[in-house]
Amino acid sequence: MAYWLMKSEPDEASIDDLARAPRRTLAWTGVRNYQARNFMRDAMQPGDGVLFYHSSCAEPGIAGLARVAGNLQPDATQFDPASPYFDPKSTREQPRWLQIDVTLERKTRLLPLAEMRAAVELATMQVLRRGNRLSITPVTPAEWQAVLARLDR
DNA sequence: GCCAACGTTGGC
DNA sequence: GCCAACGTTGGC
Repeated sequence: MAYWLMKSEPDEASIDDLARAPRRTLAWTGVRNYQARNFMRDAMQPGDGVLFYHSSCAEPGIAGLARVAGNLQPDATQFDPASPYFDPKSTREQPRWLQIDVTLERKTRLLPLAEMRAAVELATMQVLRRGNRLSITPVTPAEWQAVLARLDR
Protein backbone atom coordinates (compact mmCIF):
# COMPACT_ATOMS: atom_id res chain seq x y z
CA MET A 1 0.00 0.00 0.00
CA ALA A 2 1.19 3.46 -0.86
CA TYR A 3 0.61 6.84 0.72
CA TRP A 4 -0.11 10.24 -0.78
CA LEU A 5 -0.62 13.85 0.12
CA MET A 6 -3.40 15.56 -1.82
CA LYS A 7 -3.90 19.30 -1.81
CA SER A 8 -7.30 20.87 -1.92
CA GLU A 9 -8.36 24.46 -1.59
CA PRO A 10 -10.98 24.44 1.18
CA ASP A 11 -12.99 26.99 -0.81
CA GLU A 12 -13.49 24.29 -3.41
CA ALA A 13 -13.41 21.08 -1.38
CA SER A 14 -12.68 21.15 2.33
CA ILE A 15 -12.38 18.33 4.81
CA ASP A 16 -15.91 19.19 5.98
CA ASP A 17 -17.23 18.96 2.42
CA LEU A 18 -15.69 15.51 2.26
CA ALA A 19 -17.25 14.58 5.61
CA ARG A 20 -20.71 15.66 4.36
CA ALA A 21 -20.45 13.98 0.97
CA PRO A 22 -22.48 10.83 0.29
CA ARG A 23 -20.51 7.85 1.63
CA ARG A 24 -17.94 10.48 2.67
CA THR A 25 -16.54 10.17 -0.85
CA LEU A 26 -15.65 12.82 -3.42
CA ALA A 27 -14.30 12.56 -6.94
CA TRP A 28 -10.95 14.32 -7.02
CA THR A 29 -11.37 16.56 -10.05
CA GLY A 30 -9.46 19.52 -11.39
CA VAL A 31 -5.98 18.04 -11.53
CA ARG A 32 -4.31 19.81 -14.47
CA ASN A 33 -0.73 18.77 -14.04
CA TYR A 34 0.66 15.79 -15.93
CA GLN A 35 2.85 14.50 -13.14
CA ALA A 36 -0.06 14.49 -10.70
CA ARG A 37 -2.31 12.88 -13.31
CA ASN A 38 0.24 10.17 -13.90
CA PHE A 39 0.28 9.35 -10.19
CA MET A 40 -3.48 8.77 -10.42
CA ARG A 41 -3.16 6.77 -13.62
CA ASP A 42 -0.09 4.68 -12.85
CA ALA A 43 0.42 4.45 -9.14
CA MET A 44 -2.59 5.15 -6.97
CA GLN A 45 -4.47 2.08 -5.81
CA PRO A 46 -7.72 1.65 -3.91
CA GLY A 47 -6.89 1.52 -0.21
CA ASP A 48 -3.88 3.81 -0.44
CA GLY A 49 -3.62 6.29 2.43
CA VAL A 50 -4.18 9.98 1.78
CA LEU A 51 -3.15 13.01 3.80
CA PHE A 52 -5.84 15.58 3.03
CA TYR A 53 -4.13 18.98 2.86
CA HIS A 54 -5.73 22.41 2.79
CA SER A 55 -3.87 24.85 0.55
CA SER A 56 -4.26 28.49 -0.50
CA CYS A 57 -6.10 29.42 2.66
CA ALA A 58 -5.65 31.13 5.99
CA GLU A 59 -4.47 27.99 7.75
CA PRO A 60 -2.70 25.66 5.35
CA GLY A 61 -1.97 22.18 6.65
CA ILE A 62 -3.12 18.59 6.96
CA ALA A 63 -6.78 18.47 7.94
CA GLY A 64 -7.63 14.78 7.82
CA LEU A 65 -6.91 11.26 6.71
CA ALA A 66 -8.54 9.70 3.69
CA ARG A 67 -8.27 6.70 1.46
CA VAL A 68 -8.13 6.20 -2.28
CA ALA A 69 -11.43 4.59 -3.24
CA GLY A 70 -10.66 3.99 -6.92
CA ASN A 71 -13.15 4.58 -9.74
CA LEU A 72 -10.48 6.12 -11.95
CA GLN A 73 -12.10 7.76 -14.97
CA PRO A 74 -11.91 10.83 -17.22
CA ASP A 75 -12.31 14.04 -15.21
CA ALA A 76 -15.82 15.23 -16.07
CA THR A 77 -14.94 18.90 -15.59
CA GLN A 78 -12.62 18.96 -18.60
CA PHE A 79 -15.62 18.62 -20.95
CA ASP A 80 -17.74 21.28 -19.30
CA PRO A 81 -17.39 24.73 -20.90
CA ALA A 82 -18.91 26.28 -17.78
CA SER A 83 -16.26 24.80 -15.52
CA PRO A 84 -13.06 26.65 -14.64
CA TYR A 85 -11.36 23.34 -15.36
CA PHE A 86 -12.70 23.13 -18.90
CA ASP A 87 -9.99 22.06 -21.34
CA PRO A 88 -10.87 22.86 -24.97
CA LYS A 89 -8.06 20.61 -26.17
CA SER A 90 -9.51 17.57 -24.49
CA THR A 91 -11.97 15.26 -26.24
CA ARG A 92 -14.16 12.42 -25.04
CA GLU A 93 -12.28 10.14 -27.41
CA GLN A 94 -8.93 11.22 -26.03
CA PRO A 95 -9.41 12.73 -22.60
CA ARG A 96 -6.35 14.32 -21.04
CA TRP A 97 -7.35 14.46 -17.41
CA LEU A 98 -8.43 11.89 -14.86
CA GLN A 99 -10.33 11.84 -11.60
CA ILE A 100 -10.27 9.33 -8.76
CA ASP A 101 -12.56 8.87 -5.77
CA VAL A 102 -11.31 9.62 -2.27
CA THR A 103 -13.08 8.59 0.95
CA LEU A 104 -12.67 10.30 4.29
CA GLU A 105 -11.19 8.14 7.02
CA ARG A 106 -11.28 10.73 9.77
CA LYS A 107 -10.99 14.41 10.29
CA THR A 108 -7.97 15.24 12.43
CA ARG A 109 -6.73 18.28 14.26
CA LEU A 110 -5.16 20.67 11.81
CA LEU A 111 -1.47 19.99 11.43
CA PRO A 112 -0.32 23.42 10.30
CA LEU A 113 2.26 23.88 7.58
CA ALA A 114 4.45 25.80 10.02
CA GLU A 115 4.47 22.83 12.41
CA MET A 116 5.27 20.48 9.54
CA ARG A 117 8.22 22.63 8.55
CA ALA A 118 9.47 22.70 12.11
CA ALA A 119 9.23 18.92 12.54
CA VAL A 120 12.57 17.25 11.88
CA GLU A 121 10.96 13.88 11.15
CA LEU A 122 8.85 15.43 8.36
CA ALA A 123 11.70 17.32 6.70
CA THR A 124 11.84 14.89 3.77
CA MET A 125 8.21 15.40 2.73
CA GLN A 126 7.91 16.48 -0.88
CA VAL A 127 5.19 18.98 -0.12
CA LEU A 128 7.69 20.93 1.99
CA ARG A 129 10.21 21.26 -0.79
CA ARG A 130 10.91 24.73 -1.92
CA GLY A 131 8.82 25.71 -4.89
CA ASN A 132 6.77 22.53 -4.79
CA ARG A 133 3.50 22.98 -6.61
CA LEU A 134 2.38 19.43 -7.22
CA SER A 135 -1.14 18.85 -5.98
CA ILE A 136 -0.48 15.14 -5.41
CA THR A 137 2.79 13.97 -3.90
CA PRO A 138 3.94 10.55 -2.72
CA VAL A 139 4.46 10.07 1.02
CA THR A 140 6.82 7.45 2.42
CA PRO A 141 5.64 4.96 5.05
CA ALA A 142 8.01 6.60 7.55
CA GLU A 143 6.55 10.04 6.81
CA TRP A 144 3.03 8.65 7.09
CA GLN A 145 3.77 7.14 10.50
CA ALA A 146 5.44 10.36 11.63
CA VAL A 147 2.41 12.42 10.61
CA LEU A 148 0.04 10.02 12.41
CA ALA A 149 2.14 10.13 15.57
CA ARG A 150 2.12 13.91 15.51
CA LEU A 151 -1.60 14.21 14.77
CA ASP A 152 -2.51 12.19 17.82
CA ARG A 153 -0.59 14.44 20.17
C1' DG B 1 -1.73 42.05 -3.20
C1' DC B 2 3.06 40.51 -3.70
C1' DC B 3 6.29 37.61 -5.50
C1' DA B 4 9.23 33.42 -6.06
C1' DA B 5 9.10 29.23 -8.30
C1' DC B 6 7.65 26.35 -11.60
C1' DG B 7 5.07 24.33 -15.79
C1' DT B 8 3.44 25.18 -20.37
C1' DT B 9 3.31 27.34 -24.77
C1' DG B 10 4.86 28.67 -29.08
C1' DG B 11 8.14 30.97 -32.23
C1' DC B 12 12.27 29.99 -34.29
C1' DG C 1 15.23 21.23 -29.35
C1' DC C 2 15.89 25.79 -27.28
C1' DC C 3 14.24 29.29 -24.54
C1' DA C 4 11.68 33.61 -23.56
C1' DA C 5 7.22 34.88 -22.31
C1' DC C 6 3.42 33.94 -19.94
C1' DG C 7 0.15 31.85 -16.61
C1' DT C 8 -0.48 29.46 -12.28
C1' DT C 9 0.42 28.05 -7.60
C1' DG C 10 0.49 29.02 -3.01
C1' DG C 11 2.58 31.00 1.18
C1' DC C 12 2.86 35.19 3.35
